[in-house]
Amino acid sequence: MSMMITLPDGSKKQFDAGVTPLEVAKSISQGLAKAALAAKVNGKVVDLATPLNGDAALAILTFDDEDGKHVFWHSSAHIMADAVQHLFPGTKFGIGPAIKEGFYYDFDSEHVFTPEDLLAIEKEMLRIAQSKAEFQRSEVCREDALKTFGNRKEIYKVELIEGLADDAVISTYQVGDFLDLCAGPHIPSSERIKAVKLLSLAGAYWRGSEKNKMLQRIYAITFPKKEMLDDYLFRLEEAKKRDHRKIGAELGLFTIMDEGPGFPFFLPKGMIIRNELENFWREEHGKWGYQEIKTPIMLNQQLWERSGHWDHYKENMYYTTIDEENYCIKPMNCPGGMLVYRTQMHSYRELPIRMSELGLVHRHEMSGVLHGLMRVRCFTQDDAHIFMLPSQIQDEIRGVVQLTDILYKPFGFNYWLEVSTKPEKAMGDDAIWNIATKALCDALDEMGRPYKINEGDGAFYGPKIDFKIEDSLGRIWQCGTIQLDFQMPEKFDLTYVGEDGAKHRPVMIHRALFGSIERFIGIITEHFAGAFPLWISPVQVRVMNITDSQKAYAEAVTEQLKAAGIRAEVDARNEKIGYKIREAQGQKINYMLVVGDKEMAEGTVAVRKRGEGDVGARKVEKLITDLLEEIKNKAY
RNA sequence: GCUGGAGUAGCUCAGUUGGUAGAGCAGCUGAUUCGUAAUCAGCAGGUCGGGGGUUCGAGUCCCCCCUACAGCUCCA
Repeated sequence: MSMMITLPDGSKKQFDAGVTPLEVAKSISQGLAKAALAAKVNGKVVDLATPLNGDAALAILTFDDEDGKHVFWHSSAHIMADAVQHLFPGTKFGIGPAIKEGFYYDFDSEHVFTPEDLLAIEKEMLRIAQSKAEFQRSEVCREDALKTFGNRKEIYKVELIEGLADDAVISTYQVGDFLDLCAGPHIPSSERIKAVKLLSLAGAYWRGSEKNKMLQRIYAITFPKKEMLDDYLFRLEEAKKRDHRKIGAELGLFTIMDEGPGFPFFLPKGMIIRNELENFWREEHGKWGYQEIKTPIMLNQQLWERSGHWDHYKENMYYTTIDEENYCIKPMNCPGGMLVYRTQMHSYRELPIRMSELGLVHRHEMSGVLHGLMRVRCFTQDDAHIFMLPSQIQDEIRGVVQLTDILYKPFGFNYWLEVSTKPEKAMGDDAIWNIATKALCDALDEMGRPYKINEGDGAFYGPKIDFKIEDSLGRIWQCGTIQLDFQMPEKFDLTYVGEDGAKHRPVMIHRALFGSIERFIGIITEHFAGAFPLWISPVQVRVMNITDSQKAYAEAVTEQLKAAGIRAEVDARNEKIGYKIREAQGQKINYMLVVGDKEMAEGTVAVRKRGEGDVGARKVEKLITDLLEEIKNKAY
């Protein structure tokens, strides 16, 4: 029996039935066979040792493919478990999956792992890797699986088996002395693992639930080449340098102190970025027909009971009592916005009404989740509530998505959209949720925008579209959000007078585009590694003289720049020019202007541009024109 | 909130078996007047995160808090 295999390059070739992907790879190239980690047969990832029966399209996975890496790291997790089993007998095993970069395994052990243990485990893993341990797959029936893992007191594995569907194929993999419940696939042999690094130790709840026992999770990464590990560690160090918490301190943007955990202080330079962002935001919102309002930071408890926040969000709210009446500090801006809408009667002719607010909200976040500016306890949402006719939903959502694109454009980062559906703890019935969710998806479909669905991740009052951005350490943050809200207009009995003279219920969108000004500043700080585009940069220009004799000229040039509205400062200290340059470079100042006798005589400045170095001398007037142009363009 | 390591000068860190708190950078003062990533010298700077305890004596050992960090869980 023979069959036709479509090879990775698209060509077809005949093979005998039962040939394995590894053998196919060898027939194409020994090099490929050597690098092969797993295979993809008709789109499904399998072991290299899987016999092929019948025609198939075959792809050989190496460490260059995402799927290949995934298999490699998943196999490495088994090796780590084997090592832990050797060093700490009696350890029970949770799960050990591959993640985006590396893998982890969750252990339940009497012994609390120490950093020294990690080194020992690392060593043992390398030993196992070098021993060329092979991965052996077996398929077993449910009873045998339960017996095998039950005898070993592997309570977590037993729980996993019990949770498998009735018709599931149950397979195990043996590598070294370690047997694991696992669907696979795996690399053929541990010898492909040449470099191992255990990265961190952390607690993690079994199955991610707070109610379950906390296991010890070890994060690690492995590579098929030693140099790849060095490269990875170098990249990790580089990423740490971009951390907005570090840059924020170095550049004097913001600070968070013990006196107010989670409540950031904005320093003068951070305030410049903030104000520039807000100016830009106001300008664009003005063009898109928004009217700005400001609602109080604290309103009485009754209001929050009415809005539903009291029932759904109480544990995250701060309260106080004034004149024996209970008040809540707002965790969201919507109820205030509803009250504003109700101050007047509205006609269908007025709709849509777009009401924006840079609203300061406070949320009692759990202490362990705080993270620089990305996750704080008080932040400013660039909020807006849009009240409209049901027939205007699509247009308004489209408008908001377009406005978001405009607001994100001057930063040039990658972002993607996700639609979140009804959560467990929600107000309103399924029917209304379905209509609302469909409206969001329809608007995006119509615009041809791709998006991912997050089941059950919506707000308690409605489904949403989120804009997600990744930070320097690969964490993903939600920035913009567009939430359709059919609940709030109901709760607050909002109405408009229709064409027919009767009262009708408006539909509402609740949206924030930067999301939180604080988080957005954190995101762009990391995105630019502190080297902000000119228009938003706290210090755009620093003028430095070479010797004291040009001090007056340097100061005069600085004043001239400032008068033109450019954020310029002078470094007229009695220091060497190299020293001044070094400092300005560290502060990521966009333009360094050096003035010596030559420039003073000519009425010019020697221009050194951040990232480009010396770009020659320029007349001060010409420079001002150029800078103003660059600021206006918001180039990055 | 939970788990794990951690907190010493503004910053980065050293501090032996418990015995008078140290360095570099930044800061201040002076000298130097210099052409594109660190000029030299001097001075000052700390209730060792906070509170208890053990001890003749605690940065160091024990207990309780607080905070930042990594992760889990939760979220803009």
